Amino acid sequence: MPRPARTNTAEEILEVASRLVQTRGFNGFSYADVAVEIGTTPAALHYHFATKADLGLALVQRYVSGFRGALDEIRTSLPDGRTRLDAYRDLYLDVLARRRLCLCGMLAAEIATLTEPMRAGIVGFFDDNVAWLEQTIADGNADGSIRAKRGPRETAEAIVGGFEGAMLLAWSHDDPARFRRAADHLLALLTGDPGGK
Amino acid sequence: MPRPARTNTAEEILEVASRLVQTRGFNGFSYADVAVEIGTTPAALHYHFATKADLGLALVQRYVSGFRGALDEIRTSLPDGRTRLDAYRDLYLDVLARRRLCLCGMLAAEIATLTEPMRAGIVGFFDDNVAWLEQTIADGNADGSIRAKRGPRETAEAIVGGFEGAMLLAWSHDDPARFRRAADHLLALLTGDPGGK
DNA sequence: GTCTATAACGAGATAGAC
DNA sequence: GTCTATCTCGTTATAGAC
Repeated sequence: MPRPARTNTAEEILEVASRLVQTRGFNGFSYADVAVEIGTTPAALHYHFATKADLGLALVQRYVSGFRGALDEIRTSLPDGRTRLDAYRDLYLDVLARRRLCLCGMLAAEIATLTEPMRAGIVGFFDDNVAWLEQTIADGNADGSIRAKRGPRETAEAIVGGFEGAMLLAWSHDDPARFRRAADHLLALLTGDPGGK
Repeated sequence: MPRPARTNTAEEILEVASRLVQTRGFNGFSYADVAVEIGTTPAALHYHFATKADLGLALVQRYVSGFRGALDEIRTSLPDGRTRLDAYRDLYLDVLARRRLCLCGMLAAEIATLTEPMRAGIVGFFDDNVAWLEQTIADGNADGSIRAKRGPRETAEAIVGGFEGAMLLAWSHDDPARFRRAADHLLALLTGDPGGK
């Protein structure tokens, strides 16, 4: 048995490739990098994902789908808007704790070099996040856990942008606590939390 | 005269390479891309910048130095803290108007693939921005144009992160107005501007 | 001092074996 | 259906001509 049985090679490839994209960028890794980690050859990978763009699209879809699941879970399990926003912040914090950047944040920077299907997936990720936050903020305004200073849509856009940027800064400084501080600061001000000062 | 006289080839290279990095990332362009634009060969570029890492470091230093000059100009020409923050926002808006991303924001995402001198320059850029903002916010608190909800340092970090993220989102959506909205929203809340609601 | 010719390597991809 | 052997091209870099 020269190699452990591989029941789901495609998923193995996706997991390794996702980490590489989230740390090095789509143009910062090669099939060879993935191959060496899972113990195969670059050429073998082409059976599972014919082109690098195909692999990239699968990565985006997998990430979007995973994030969507986490958002649904937050909505069904947590009672009020403000608590849900903290859980949303924790999703980002978890990514940083694994020493990665948001897959779609990384790809957003490189978007000019990507195929149209990948672009659509990345833009869709942010739109989906904004829509979820918009609803969550509206819910929070209604249940009294939030007093947003501006409209739900504008507040939602500020949160996604603010979180992605805080993540990028924390990532480049290798300091997840920096994200936590900035995210809590933003959430407090955007949602009218009096705890600030 | 097969080719126009070239008085400053190095600067020509830097200008083209900077645009390529700011739109495609450091791992998304090659010497060949630069060479074709300025009408020379990839190999010729190696005389001016021996390695790609050398070119990258020169790009960071040039960008940091240019931004530093703009910050100094804002401080000497504008009277109060709040007005200076608007001018700071306009620096980002100018980059987006030229259909580019912040050079250091782009490189921050790719930082794991870069040399140590480049990394230091990128981290230094953000630290320099935070320090300038910190002073500007302190000035604004003193001159009455700002009522920051939290400490100058924390506010400064939130602005840099918030602006970089808003820029990334506006960039990937190809919509500079989106940055303008988010940036003004953040500035208003962070600096205690009552104009919001 | 500046660029040309060319090397050495790594990238993504293909054809066909099993 | 899955992987091996191989290919072609693009990439960074060097050596040496001018």
